[in-house]
Amino acid sequence: MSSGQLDASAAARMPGDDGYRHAARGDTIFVAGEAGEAFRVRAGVVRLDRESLSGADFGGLALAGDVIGAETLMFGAYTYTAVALSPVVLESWLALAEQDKERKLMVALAARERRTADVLALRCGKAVERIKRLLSLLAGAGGTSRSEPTVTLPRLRDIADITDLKVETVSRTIAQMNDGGELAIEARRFARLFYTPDA
Amino acid sequence: MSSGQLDASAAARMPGDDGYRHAARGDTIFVAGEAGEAFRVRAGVVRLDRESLSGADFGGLALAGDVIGAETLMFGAYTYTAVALSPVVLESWLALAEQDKERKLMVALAARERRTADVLALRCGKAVERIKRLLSLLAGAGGTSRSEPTVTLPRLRDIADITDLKVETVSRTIAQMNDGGELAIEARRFARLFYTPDA
DNA sequence: CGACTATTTGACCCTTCTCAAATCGGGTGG
DNA sequence: CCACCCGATTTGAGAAGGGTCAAATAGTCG
Repeated sequence: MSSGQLDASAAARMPGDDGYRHAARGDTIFVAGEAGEAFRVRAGVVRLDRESLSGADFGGLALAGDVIGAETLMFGAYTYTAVALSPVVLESWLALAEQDKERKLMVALAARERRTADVLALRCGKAVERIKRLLSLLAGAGGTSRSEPTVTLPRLRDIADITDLKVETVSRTIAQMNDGGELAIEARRFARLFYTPDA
Repeated sequence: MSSGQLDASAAARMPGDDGYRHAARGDTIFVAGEAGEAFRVRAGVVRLDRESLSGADFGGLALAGDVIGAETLMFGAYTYTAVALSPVVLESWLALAEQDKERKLMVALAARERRTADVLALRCGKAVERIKRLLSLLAGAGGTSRSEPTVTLPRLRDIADITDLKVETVSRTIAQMNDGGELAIEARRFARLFYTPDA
């Protein structure tokens, strides 16, 4: 519906020079109902949404290493809609007749269980805690290096959907954290984190 | 730690006369860290917990048809602790050298993605909505028949953990629903639901 | 530049959390 | 069979944290 979706269809589907598919923050990677292949996330963060009566509601996150769109192998169509929350790099997963298929499926299954718990934890506790946990998660997966406490901030709207808070609350909370020195916003879309992952 | 765990070790490990393993409400099915096999839930509801520094926190639900403990195939040990929230019936899953392994793995993967979204929805919105959604989910999976709006109520503590509410709030909310005629509690542990699944 | 969308901020209300205590239920040891 | 213990459930009163509604600002894309 937004212009982002159209850009996405172009950007997300076109393999880059390196052979991987790239998607920018906000791009739609694939839409529920359409056919396509499964991907493995090499970098970035992807938001998965389940289409429901009243629009789409948040149904999970995929970080580096996770597999998305595996349902198409079963149903021939995506069950979820995937949107990039930060610059994303994707590679094909399980192209037909691949080696080690069973092992890959098991790895994907185990990863998804872990991720479920991660995402559930993002809806636990008070606003500050939820947002801290989310940013830590994003930093751990989306950062340039594992020790770099920097995050590409998703839109407040996305943060709100993921944590089940309201946009206004997210805005206020992040401002508070910024004032309190727990985090520093740079260039309006990047944040440097100054707290420990589990605090 | 409670007596339930010991009973569980006995009850959950011992295949019944029908060849399936049974676990009663409250029984621990398996514990994180120990070795064992994977199961498919035939009936009932299982709570999965991830062990963390401060005890265990809720990490997912498994309903009829779902697979639990698939991690042992990868890591040789359970990553989660599984507890029965209602009477549960389990069957072995993927015993070595089984047919159709790939397909089963795919089915399990797809099921888990769906379940992730289900569980996330249980932490959305106000107390009444969360509890309604949870009971509907349990009724759909744990009921004797799909049209039977009856649920075995988990302990308030479990409901609270799953929905991220406090026990007191759960107690008050259920009482309210009972008074309001949205639900009728029978025999202290069963509830008959009078609302539509998505309301 | 102009239309739109995203982000901030303020004021005020409502829901849920907290703390405290009383009850209820189940199971146990006499 | 009964008194007692301990965890589970209820209830109350008051405080906090978020949600709401309204509006002003700041970005973005044509």
